[in-house]
Amino acid sequence: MDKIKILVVDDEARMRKLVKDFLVKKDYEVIEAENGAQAMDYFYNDKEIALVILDVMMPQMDGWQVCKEIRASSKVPIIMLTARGEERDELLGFQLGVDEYISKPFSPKILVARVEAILRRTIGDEKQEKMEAGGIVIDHAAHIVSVDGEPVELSYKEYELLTYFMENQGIALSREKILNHVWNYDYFGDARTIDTHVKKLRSKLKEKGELIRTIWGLGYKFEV
Amino acid sequence: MDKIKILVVDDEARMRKLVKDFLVKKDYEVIEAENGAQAMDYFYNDKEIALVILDVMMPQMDGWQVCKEIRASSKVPIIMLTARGEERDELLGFQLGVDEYISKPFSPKILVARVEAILRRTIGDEKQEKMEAGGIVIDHAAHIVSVDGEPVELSYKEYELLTYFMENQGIALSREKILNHVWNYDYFGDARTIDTHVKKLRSKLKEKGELIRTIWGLGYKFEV
DNA sequence: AATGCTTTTCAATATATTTTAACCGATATT
DNA sequence: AATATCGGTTAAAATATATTGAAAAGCATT
Repeated sequence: MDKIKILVVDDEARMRKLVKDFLVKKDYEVIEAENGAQAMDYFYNDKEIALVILDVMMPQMDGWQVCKEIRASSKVPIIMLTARGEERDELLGFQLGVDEYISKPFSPKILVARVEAILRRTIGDEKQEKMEAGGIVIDHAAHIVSVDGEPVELSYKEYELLTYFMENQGIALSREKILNHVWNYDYFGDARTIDTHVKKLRSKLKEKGELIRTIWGLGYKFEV
Repeated sequence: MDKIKILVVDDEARMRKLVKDFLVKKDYEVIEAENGAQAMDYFYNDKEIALVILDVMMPQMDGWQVCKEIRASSKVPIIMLTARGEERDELLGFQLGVDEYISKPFSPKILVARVEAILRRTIGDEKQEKMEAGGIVIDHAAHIVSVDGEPVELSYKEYELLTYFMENQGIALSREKILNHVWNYDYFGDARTIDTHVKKLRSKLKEKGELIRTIWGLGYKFEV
């Protein structure tokens, strides 16, 4: 099993090193970024980041902004490093979906305890490398889908949609839920869009398309 | 819908009132306890407490101990009120499964923001995934109803109606009440509509349809 | 700018569900 | 026992929802 990756974003190299040292000792893999842009860069290129530790006070793009950008596309847990817990900041943070705060100066024990607490909460959400159900195989590493051994070409959205279905086997999914997960949270387009994608997906999956069931008045469900 | 219940445990009446006032303003129901024993008492007698706010510093049984006792039987979220964030305390707290800290003095905004953040995280876990009564099982996640193990196909309204019946076992439900809950509150259609749905539901449930009893001059009642 | 691809929107059609209305039988009241 | 009220049943009408195909919009590549 690979090490769990944690992204640390802080403009001060000293602080990054401090955090990194504690975490590395606990056998995490730490990726450093010294500003928001770099952080977003790492974040987009490495989908496997399990946790982000973010300094609030940074030049140019501050922690809130980075947080906001990350939240636009991901629910990865975020810990904020603050100099002094100001009321305004905390409130804003909770609205942005910050999971935890640590105020500087902090002790190594607190840092590690909080990181582990959060990871304990979110672990299990981790993606499997391969998924299989009813003859449909998704290989996330290779980004390939096959039905009964035959490879199937799917578009980006179709792939994401199928993944979401298979992650939630046997669970009834409303259109709203699907929109929120497969599309961005701020997407407010037509829910009928889903129908179209389901239709295409079904036709590409051939007979196996029937595994995507319609739940009248609610949405869809994937079931073997 | 009932209000969400929050248990506030603090030996100082002034502090309890302060917290209560803010929360009541936000439409929560607040239950006060002035010591650990009383808290546990309330806790055992009222299974519907959604969140506990706990002062660390209390005579006799301190917050940590109360926390420990609660954790022995429940995973209800706990917020700790601390005088000054000491390292030792925080670490201990995370091990005990404390969800959040608020250090005194705190602002109302922070209190409310954290309460709402936590409830947002944990709510939804609360609603029952499965319901059972007299051999009828409703699996809300899968949106499946089965009678004695045999799956039964229900339409949207039939499903809702059955859910409402099973949520209110043994309680006589007037047609008006059913209309208000299963249909929209502003729906003013024919009450015969219900009869029709009940009829279909009964026939689909086969012998178990008898569990939906007619109460002449009043409405219906679901009873095992 | 043109191309080819994916995604989204739209509108017509098909399908399923819900409601209504009419009738009949059951129950309570007088 | 007569009568008025209420509940059950049924089928047809009305409504809501899903599917489909095609067209439009968006996007990246050339």
